[in-house]
Amino acid sequence: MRYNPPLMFFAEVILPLSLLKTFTYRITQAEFHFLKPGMRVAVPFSGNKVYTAMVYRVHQEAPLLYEAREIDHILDEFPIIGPHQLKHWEWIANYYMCPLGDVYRSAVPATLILESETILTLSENTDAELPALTDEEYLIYEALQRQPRLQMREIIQILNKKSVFGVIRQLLAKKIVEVSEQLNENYKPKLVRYAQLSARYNEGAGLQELLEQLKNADKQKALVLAYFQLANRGDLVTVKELLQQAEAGLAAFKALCDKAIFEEYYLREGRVRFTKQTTELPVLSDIQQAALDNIRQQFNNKEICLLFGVTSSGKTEIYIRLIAEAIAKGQQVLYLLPEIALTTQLVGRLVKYFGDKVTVFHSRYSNNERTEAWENVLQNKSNARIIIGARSALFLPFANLGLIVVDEEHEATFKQHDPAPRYHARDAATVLGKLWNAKILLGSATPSVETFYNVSQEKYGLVKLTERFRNILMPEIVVVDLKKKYERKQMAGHFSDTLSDAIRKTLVDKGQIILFQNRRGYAKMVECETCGHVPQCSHCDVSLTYHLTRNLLRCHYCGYAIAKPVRCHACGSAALNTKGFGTEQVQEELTMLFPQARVGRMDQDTTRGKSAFETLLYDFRRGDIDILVGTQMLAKGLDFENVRLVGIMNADNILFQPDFRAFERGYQLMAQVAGRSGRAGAQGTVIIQTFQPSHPVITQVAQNDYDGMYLDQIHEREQYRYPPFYRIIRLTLRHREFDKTRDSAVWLHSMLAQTLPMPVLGPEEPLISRIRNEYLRSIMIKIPGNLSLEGTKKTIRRTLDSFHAIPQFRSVKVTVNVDPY
DNA sequence: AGCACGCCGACT
DNA sequence: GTCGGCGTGCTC
Repeated sequence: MRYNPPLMFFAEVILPLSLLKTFTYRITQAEFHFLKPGMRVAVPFSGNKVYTAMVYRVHQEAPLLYEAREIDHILDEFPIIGPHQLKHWEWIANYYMCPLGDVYRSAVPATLILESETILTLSENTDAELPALTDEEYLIYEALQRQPRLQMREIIQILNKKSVFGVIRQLLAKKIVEVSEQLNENYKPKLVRYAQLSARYNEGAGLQELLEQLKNADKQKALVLAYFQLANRGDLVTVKELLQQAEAGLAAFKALCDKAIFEEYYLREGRVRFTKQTTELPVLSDIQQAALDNIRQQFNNKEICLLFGVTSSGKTEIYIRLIAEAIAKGQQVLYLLPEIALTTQLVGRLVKYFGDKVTVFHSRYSNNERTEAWENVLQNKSNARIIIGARSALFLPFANLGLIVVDEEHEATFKQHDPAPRYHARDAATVLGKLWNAKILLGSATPSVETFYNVSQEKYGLVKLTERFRNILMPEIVVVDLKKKYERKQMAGHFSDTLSDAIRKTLVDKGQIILFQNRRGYAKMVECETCGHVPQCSHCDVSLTYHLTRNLLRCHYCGYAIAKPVRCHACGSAALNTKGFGTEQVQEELTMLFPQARVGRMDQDTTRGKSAFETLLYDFRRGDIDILVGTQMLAKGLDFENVRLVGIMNADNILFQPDFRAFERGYQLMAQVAGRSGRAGAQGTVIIQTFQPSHPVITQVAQNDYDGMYLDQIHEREQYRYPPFYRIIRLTLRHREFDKTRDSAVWLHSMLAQTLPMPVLGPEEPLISRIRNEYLRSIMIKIPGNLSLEGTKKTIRRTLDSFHAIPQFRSVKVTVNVDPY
């Protein structure tokens, strides 16, 4: 007789923790048949703590090395993410080198990942004589007399110290208290009360009889009449609107319920609700129509298409038509935007056409709102056919995704940098789209070099819109040579006479003005005040940054450093300036130069509040602000009717950032800002102030020469080994001790450099070399296109394992950032 | 992420 | 002598 092992059933789950492994739990046979990947289960993990785990797969292979614990209970009746999502999670975890648990945690709204809380209760048998208690023990005992349950944080509060565990252990030993774990359901769907007229009064005789019956009760009669008015819309009637319509109080309604004339009932309600579609789809111009047809054609043999349309070329109308087509097929559409700031305007336009089919999803929404959006998408409800959102919307549990639009695809904010998963939403979206066999449309007036490269390799289709919509002229671009202006003393503060004259004239004509001043971060460069020269790294084609502490100019990429020059290398002048200037100074100078002008400022400082951003934009659009001064926030697809003049205060500090993409970004930024000028009516003007009027990027912006910029950049990328020819992985090491950080970085770098047949740069001290008392070092790996990414990652992972096996390096934290740009 | 185990300083 | 600090290791 062969030995038949007993039938055993297991669920392999993902925990919402940064753990590299999945974990396996015992389940019953019934659970085995019920559970599907994508369902949540509550599982005990490490002691009594209970976590909400995600089922990864169910199987019957008993683990050999440990005894699996049993799951606590099942939380879902149906999967809350489908097989495509799970695959997508796997791709993200694998490609961006992070644990699945991190993906799980950032993908699923927090309210759906319940965590258990330790609860303290009095023991059953406390009637027995109370043993001697210390003061602290007595405090807790006393508190439990007043309330039946205490949470851990309440105990911490009562005792006013953070380690309360010892006290609790004593109380447990004395059998005074018991501890248990409790899962807290945080998500409370809002219930809306509806009114329903009893069926027998619905019409004719019944209604007559009813009105007769209520002839002495005006309010109640009014309620019945109001009900008919509202019900006529063909929509359900909420109690709230019924009372409003009838101008009656709740008492009158209650009275009618008591008489069984009305019934009340509750429905779960989405908090964000748009009204029905109101407007016919936009009529396209011939050029737009041709572009639309062209996109459809591209989609016949390519999944991804770039819509490359200059600013104001009417890309949105084309999106709307494609969205309408997908919706008509019963598909869902994901519309990704780089930033929430953009949504208000866009949501308005989409709601105009698609009404209540639109759901907005972004991180500023409350957890409850996000959870509702999640459920609506999961159930493919009609109010969640079009999802507009920033990068996290990518993780919604689509049921039938047919189209993804990535608007402003070149925007850097699509990349998530800080908590893992460090994914790029545009790239992750293309993967998601392929899983669904959906079409992906990337839109931009200034495509990223990577995307345009993919077009040139014929991986992506390309459709161009080269003319502005409704014959709006491209703005006139004026380049002002700051060097000459300073020499001729034609400057007032940071304003050249050209710019201030233009501002004065625009103010007289009642036009609005946008002034752009880039003050990005802390990177300081040395700039020659005479010629505007900024020292560059000889290896990396980026500007060197100035380090005050050691008086060095360093390359933030490869670590190359030189002593701070005394004289400008280009012209010999000793007037070297390390200070940048920001939006605040621009605003100050404006009030001096144009005391009568109303000036608004938009940057991180002035838009910190929740609605500050929108208020500012609203004021500007309404004409309450004449001049808006701002940072790159201003470049992001905002449309203003009356902007006649755009001034770029200093193009050089846009172009000379310590970043291999500085020129690309500079072009994009300036072209986008320029695009804010000149809408309906007159041609707009853009004034670019620069020390380097003949810099190729300035010329390219002035001539609207994207192709020129692209060709220059793609050539440099190839030469200096940057994407798309090389992929970059950046490792960042963190530790509280300077020496340990430095030594471990040296060790890791040399290990990687020995094993990997490719450039491994560093270890380099980042710009901010110490964050929250931790020293930082970074290592950059450049993977050539012809070498296996998969294999390289495996080697990196293995090297990191051996790194952490070294006792003195164990406490050094390493983060991995794939495509850190 | 917690939480226990384990080894060195300032106190009853 | 001890309480308690946080370094280190593990959780199915």
